[in-house]
Amino acid sequence: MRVIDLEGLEQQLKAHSYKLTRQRRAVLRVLATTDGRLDAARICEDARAECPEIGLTTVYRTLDILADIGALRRLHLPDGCHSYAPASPGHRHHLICVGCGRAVEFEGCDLTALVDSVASKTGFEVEGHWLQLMGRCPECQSKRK
Amino acid sequence: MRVIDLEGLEQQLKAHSYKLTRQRRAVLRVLATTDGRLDAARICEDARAECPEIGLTTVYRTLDILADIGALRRLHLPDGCHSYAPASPGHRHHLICVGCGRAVEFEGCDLTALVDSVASKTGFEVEGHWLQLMGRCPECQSKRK
DNA sequence: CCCCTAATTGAACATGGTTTTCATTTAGTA
DNA sequence: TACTAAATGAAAACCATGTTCAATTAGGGG
Ligand SMILES: [Mn+2]
Ligand SMILES: [Mn+2]
Ligand SMILES: [Zn+2]
Ligand SMILES: [Zn+2]
Repeated sequence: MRVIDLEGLEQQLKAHSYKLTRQRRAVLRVLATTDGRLDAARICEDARAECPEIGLTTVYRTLDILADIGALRRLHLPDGCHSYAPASPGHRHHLICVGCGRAVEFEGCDLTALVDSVASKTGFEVEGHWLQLMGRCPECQSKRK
Repeated sequence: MRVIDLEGLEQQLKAHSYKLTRQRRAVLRVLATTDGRLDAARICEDARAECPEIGLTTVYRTLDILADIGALRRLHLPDGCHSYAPASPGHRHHLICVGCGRAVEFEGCDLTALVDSVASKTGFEVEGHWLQLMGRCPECQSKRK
């Protein structure tokens, strides 16, 4: 299980002058110790291990804040729902395992050629992009045989 | 306004042995004559011009079918909602105007280098990808000044 | 260390998009 | 034209997410 920098996350919250509540700590810990994508309901459920009285409302509010300050990336699932994965700073995307939901970040998407070509063909000004790779993680590959 | 091949769409439905109902015809006509993305409610509203008794339920069912047979692409908006745009056969993606919602298709995404690099770094087997460009269409660019 | 207050919280309720149910209608075939 | 499986629509259910508001609490100032 990957463990990302829990203290770093807490510092980020403080740096943006958000209070460090038990509820937020619990959510942070869940995010810091997962190696998959999680949806809000699952995060809430897991967070209750540390903070039993936390409500879904607070989970959503915390996720919003974390996405705002860039500590979290919202992933878009084919069915339209969201899940969340911790995000390193900078421009990254996620590769998601269709078997188990594990999500890993990658960087180095170079779409400039594609973007330039599309822009000149369509007259659009391209402002951003949205990219996700779907695949199968090593564990899920071996399970298959 | 772009007009895509209405008869072709009807043939596709028949080829998959779906019945050609007045409701489905109405939805097809709406899709065939739009130049933007449309959400289900809007499609229903427009379809009532030709088939006043059509219900939202049927619109959703028809959209599902069309997405299944590849005649339609489901677009995912940043807020989590869906809209739909006609899809040419083959591997394409959409470029969406964040101003007015107009959507245009493009092809020729070449992600092989990126995919190979990510696959070898992570051990994942990459099975597919999901790409959308966001930008501003020519009309919306001039409106801005 | 304790106050104070603005920030935060959670239960209940509201919302909006989508799906399910089920009795009725209809397209396409024989 | 008669038949039947497929398709339909109104209503209700569902589910993720947002809003409200009275009660609680984190954390800076005294
Ligand atoms: Mn990128
Ligand atoms: Mn592609
Ligand atoms: Zn996996
Ligand atoms: Zn536009």
